[in-house]
Amino acid sequence: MPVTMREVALQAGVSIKTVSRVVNDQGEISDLTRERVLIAIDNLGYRPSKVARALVTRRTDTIGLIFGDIANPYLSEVSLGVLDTAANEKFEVFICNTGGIPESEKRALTSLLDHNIDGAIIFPLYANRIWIQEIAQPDQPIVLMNCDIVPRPGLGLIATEMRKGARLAVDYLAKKGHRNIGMLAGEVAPKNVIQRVQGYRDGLELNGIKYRDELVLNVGTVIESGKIGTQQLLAQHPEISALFCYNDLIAMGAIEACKKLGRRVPDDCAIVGFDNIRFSSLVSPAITTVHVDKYEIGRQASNRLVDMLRNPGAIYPPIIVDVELIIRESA
Amino acid sequence: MPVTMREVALQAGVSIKTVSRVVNDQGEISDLTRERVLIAIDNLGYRPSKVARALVTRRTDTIGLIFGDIANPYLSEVSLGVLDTAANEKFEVFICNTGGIPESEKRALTSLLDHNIDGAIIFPLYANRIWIQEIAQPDQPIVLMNCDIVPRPGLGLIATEMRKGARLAVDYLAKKGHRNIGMLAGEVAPKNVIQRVQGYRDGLELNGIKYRDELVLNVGTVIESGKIGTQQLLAQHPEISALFCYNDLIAMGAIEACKKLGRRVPDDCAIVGFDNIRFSSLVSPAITTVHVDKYEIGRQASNRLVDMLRNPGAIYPPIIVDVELIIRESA
DNA sequence: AGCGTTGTCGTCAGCGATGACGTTATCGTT
DNA sequence: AACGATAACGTCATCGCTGACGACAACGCT
Repeated sequence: MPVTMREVALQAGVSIKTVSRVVNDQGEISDLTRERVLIAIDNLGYRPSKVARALVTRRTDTIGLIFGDIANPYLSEVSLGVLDTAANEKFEVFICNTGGIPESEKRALTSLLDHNIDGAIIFPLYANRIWIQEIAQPDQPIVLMNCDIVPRPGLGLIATEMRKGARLAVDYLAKKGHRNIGMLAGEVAPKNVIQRVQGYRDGLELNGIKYRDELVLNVGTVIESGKIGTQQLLAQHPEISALFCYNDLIAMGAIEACKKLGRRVPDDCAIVGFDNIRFSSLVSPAITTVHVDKYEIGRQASNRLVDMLRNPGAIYPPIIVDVELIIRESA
Repeated sequence: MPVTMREVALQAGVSIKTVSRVVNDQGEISDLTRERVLIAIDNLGYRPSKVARALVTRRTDTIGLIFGDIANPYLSEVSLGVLDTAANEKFEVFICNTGGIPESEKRALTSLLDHNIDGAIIFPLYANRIWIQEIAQPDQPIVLMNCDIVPRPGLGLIATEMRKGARLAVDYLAKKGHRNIGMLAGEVAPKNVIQRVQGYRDGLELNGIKYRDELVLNVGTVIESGKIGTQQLLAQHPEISALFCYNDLIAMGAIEACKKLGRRVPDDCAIVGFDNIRFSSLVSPAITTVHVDKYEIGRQASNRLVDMLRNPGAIYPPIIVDVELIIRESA
């Protein structure tokens, strides 16, 4: 049903190949012929099929972006960085949301790749090198964010100083006199969670506080998880006077829970978040948190991917983005 | 470089067509042959090329979702509804972000369609029937959200009672005694803005208040726009005692601005938002707003698109989603 | 024995485009 | 006048896969 090159060629009275040349601006074409073809294209409303083209060129000028939760403002901001940069470089971006399901993370990459996208940026929850290599061809570069996989050709890395950030936060709480510091830690498996827990331990150790496993609770990563997690943790360990949260959403949930429990924040329970999403300065109390330059992470990831696309085979060192503690009202 | 059917066929000692039959589970195949093919597929790590398949079948089991701002929680929640429902129906979803650029809205749909996606859901800012028909073939169904285009085969509609919502909000403010009610109204052109302005006028009229054009300010749709818009509007019209905002993000900006200007909310300036995003109950003061069931909108849109896909040529009536005023602290 | 049926495959063309290479006319050069 | 270079096209095979159709053996039935 769609208009094909054949029809354009017919109407313009030239060969299909000539139409292709005009469309792709390649080879030598006389002005007259070009004009005729252009008119035919316009008349018929012809649009080249990217699918057919992709079949032979193996390029689509489209990249994929895969992450776990579109409703997470942290990821939105990262995405903004990716999108702006990609648009500048004339790449289309297709976004896939995995909903945090490991299975789905794999499916998303597969699907994108099977659609012949040129490369992908993944904010992995469960991705590991093994299955990425299984799915992606060496000439399909992948950039991983917040992940400690060793770089190799076709694999790019953008990491955040998450461990340091967690240490800064916990150290701050400890210096304020808190000795019983709980942590609401997101899921169990993902590397970014593990790193933040590591930083939490670093912070405790730095202040001579013994790490207690039972003060770390793995909940989800959304507001509700923070709410439920806080209720649970404070019920089991009322001695907790401060909470370090995996992210600001959890911190918001924690604040809600404290309000409900009659615990004043920060006096009865100090709360520190992570990411510094836009909303964390607006809630009450404003959240003390670890700032991450999310847009920059996206920008770097996108740039790196484009570099890899233009420069196949090259191997790039990881990019590491720094963090900073922002003190507000909640701790 | 990727493994093709040919290689699988070679290794299994059968024809390409037979491999195709196994992969697609069609036709009669003996168990023995199927087994051999399956083993070859597994050995070689073969994955069918969706591109090649799409070229001939014109189906990819993938739909597109197009909207303006991935960082807008309203859209995230709608997306969640779309994604869950589509996943249930075994459709992959590719999301495109237009950044609110009219040009880009067109490009996104074109790109998706040229990749042979089966259909698309658009949260249009500038889309109109003309160019949608120009771009989409009749057999590529499109569902439009919050848009007043007349339904026709291939075009589905999900609308929200936006005008009513705005009326409810403004009526509430007027009944509280406010006579100088300003509006921060997002962009100029989009239909959803126009409808909310209409509702704003309805609300005024209902209470015998004259509409004044200069009290309506077109700003952007993000927090910063609300901040700037409020400063500007209150500077020019200090008599304003209440602000109706196009969405909750703007309302948040308005609250920030009021704090900065030393205006107490709601005493010195009442503020009502729209959408009831999750964060609006968390900020301080909690935002009085018009509740919209965002997830449901996404769910309905996705369902409708799937229906249209399975039922080509049918014509569906628009779905209209109701709204509700939620009273909190800001007004 | 002859014939239709059914189960299992294979052949061939074509989806819409592009890359590699071939062809033709024209022109300048020695 | 003969020849190579160049501009401006055209031909053909191919990308990986599927639909339409055909082939052939085994089987049952009259």
